[in-house]
This record gives sequence, C-alpha cells and structure tokens, in this order.
Amino acid sequence: MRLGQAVEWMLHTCLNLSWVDEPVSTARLADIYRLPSAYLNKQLQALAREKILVSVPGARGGFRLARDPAEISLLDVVVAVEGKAEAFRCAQILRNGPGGDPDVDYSSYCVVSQSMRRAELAWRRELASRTIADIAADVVRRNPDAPELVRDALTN
Amino acid sequence: MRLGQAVEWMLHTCLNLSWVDEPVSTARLADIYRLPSAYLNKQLQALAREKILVSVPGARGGFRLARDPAEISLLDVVVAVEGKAEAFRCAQILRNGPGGDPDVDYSSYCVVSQSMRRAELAWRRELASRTIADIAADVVRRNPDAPELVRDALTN
DNA sequence: GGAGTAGTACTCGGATACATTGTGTCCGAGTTATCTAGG
DNA sequence: CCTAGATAACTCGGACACAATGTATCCGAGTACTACTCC
Repeated sequence: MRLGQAVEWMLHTCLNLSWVDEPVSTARLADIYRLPSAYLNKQLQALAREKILVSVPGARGGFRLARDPAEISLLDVVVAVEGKAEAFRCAQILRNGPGGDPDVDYSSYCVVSQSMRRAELAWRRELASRTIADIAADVVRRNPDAPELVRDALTN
Repeated sequence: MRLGQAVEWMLHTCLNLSWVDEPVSTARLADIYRLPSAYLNKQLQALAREKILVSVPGARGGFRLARDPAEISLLDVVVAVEGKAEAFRCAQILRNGPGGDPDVDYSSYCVVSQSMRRAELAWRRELASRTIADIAADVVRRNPDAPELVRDALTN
C-alpha cells in the first residue's frame, strides 16, 4: 500500500493557507517548500474540485481555503487527492470458486472483504476525527511564531 | 491509496490452505479461482520468504501453512505482499520551509506526519487483531461444508 | 479632472510526456517418486 | 523378494516483458489591474 507524496504537500499547504486570508498563487505555495509548482497546481485543482479550496483567477489570484479549517478533516484532503475508491478492491474471486454463485455480491458477503473493509474504516475514522484546525493548534502550541513566519513567506 | 489484488488472492489462499494438511501445488491453488498460476506463484514465494508458508519442492510438492492459522494475522499477509514500508512517507518538506532545520527529524516531529501515522496504526491494529483462524471460523459458521468443498477441489 | 477603453501581465486549467510500480509470463534448477535391473 | 540406481516427471525459483498509475511539465484561456486617451 502506498500514498502519493502529494498528500503531504496538500496537508501542509492547507495548514499554511489557514493562516492567510487572501488568495495565494501556486508559485508562492510551491516556493515555500521548493516544490515543482506546475505539479503542485495540478493537486490544488483537485482540492478545488472537491470544494476544499476555491481558485481565484486573474492577477493577484490564487487559492484560499473554501471553509473554516475546523471543517476540513484530514480525510477530506486525502480523499480529494487519492480518490474515493477503497484501498482494498474485492474482485469477487469467490464467484469462480467451488460453490460460487455469480448472482451473489461477495464484496459485501465475503468475510475477507468485510475484514479488510473494517480495517480501512478504522483508518478513515481516525483521519476524519482530525481537522486542519486541530493540527494548526498543535503547531502553534509548539512554535507560536509559525503563523507569522508562513504569512511573511506567502505575502512578502 | 491502493492495495494490489494479490492481497485478496493470498488471503483466500491461506484460508483454503488452513483446511488442507498436505502441500498443494500452485496450479491447484490457481485453478480454484481461475487465477494466472505463474503470477500466483510469485506471490506465494513472497509469503514463503516471510515464513507464512513453507514451500515443498519436487513431485507432490507445493505450499502449506508454516504455522497454526490462529498465529497468522491479516496484517502478516498484507505486509508480506505489500512490503513493510508505511503508506504515508514523510518526505520532510518542512526542512525546506521557513524556519526549517536540516538536522531535525521531522518524520517524528511534524504534526502532520504524526497524525497520518496514528491513522495508519489504527489500520494495522485492526488487521493484526484478526487471524486466518478467525475468518475460517466465520466462514464455517455460515457455510459448514465449505472446508470439504475446498479440500475436494485441492486434492481430487 | 474623470471616465471609459484598450492593452498587458498574471493566474488558473487542462492536455501532454516521462518514470516508477504493479501485473503477467517464461524457462531453468532442484527434488522426489517411479521404474528397472541386479543380487 | 528386496535393494540400489538411473530415469523421468513434476515442483519451485528467479529472471524477463507488458500495462497502469503516479510524477512532472508545458502552453493556452480567462481575469483583474494599469495606463492611456477622449470627453
């Protein structure tokens, strides 16, 4: 199993945007961590499609958070980048097995599939219970001047 | 995020092997679900390397479980197929950010990384708490003659 | 001096290549069972 | 009849291609700002 590195990029980017009010261009967001701006833009678009960010076109445009950081869970971001499909895809191989019935939906009946789904649910639950605001609070607790550092870097 | 379909194959295969004592050849194991035998063999080797299966060479050889089904967790199988690496890899982009320190290990310090790791831990914990024997018991509870069906298919 | 307008610079957005991983296949090395021949 | 050896068939094992996904890039469409011209 593997998550694309864009997940890390987007989480940090959302965190940074939570400290700025005006839209920030892709170039600025990329420079902060020396990331390839064109590719970053692609991922930002994905978040905009999922209504996590709003894109502002034109001069002095860019991206900003679409809603309060407390209303953006880590799961929202991960799903926006990686897609809604489950990690474990039941191919229903039991249909070809002994006693297999082509009319049964084994993705909900098969015990293996159920077990894998339960584990994935635990993962999702954990991600859904934590928001960008939670993380921002933790960061400030450790490093109180982080917001201003980021603001300066994004709006100089 | 995505898991290879080999995970499904291996889980069902381990389940089937838990009902047979003698070694079963790759061809038999593949035929039961109409799977490509050569590729299945590749995955079986991976499980053998992780000491989940033992491979028996020569005529009337094949694979059998290396230990009691109650001692084989779903996590063991998943890790054997997918590798030990974590799904979320922290690239430590904070090192390049404002106030970033090249000497700090952000994969343990960064709050984002911690949160992602916690979620993944919940996933692993769930998988580790469920064994092949547990699944086998559930299957028998629903379909008492499943073991014999499988035994017949694998040893005819 | 103010308003309207054309131009310009900057932004997003999707269409386009490259690299890595997952998927699938093939043939060779090694082992075991069997058959045969000799005692 | 028993035993030892050679043979042959079957198995795993890793090395070898193909496809799909992730990664990275580029250029065009659209918008807001700015400067200029006209009233």
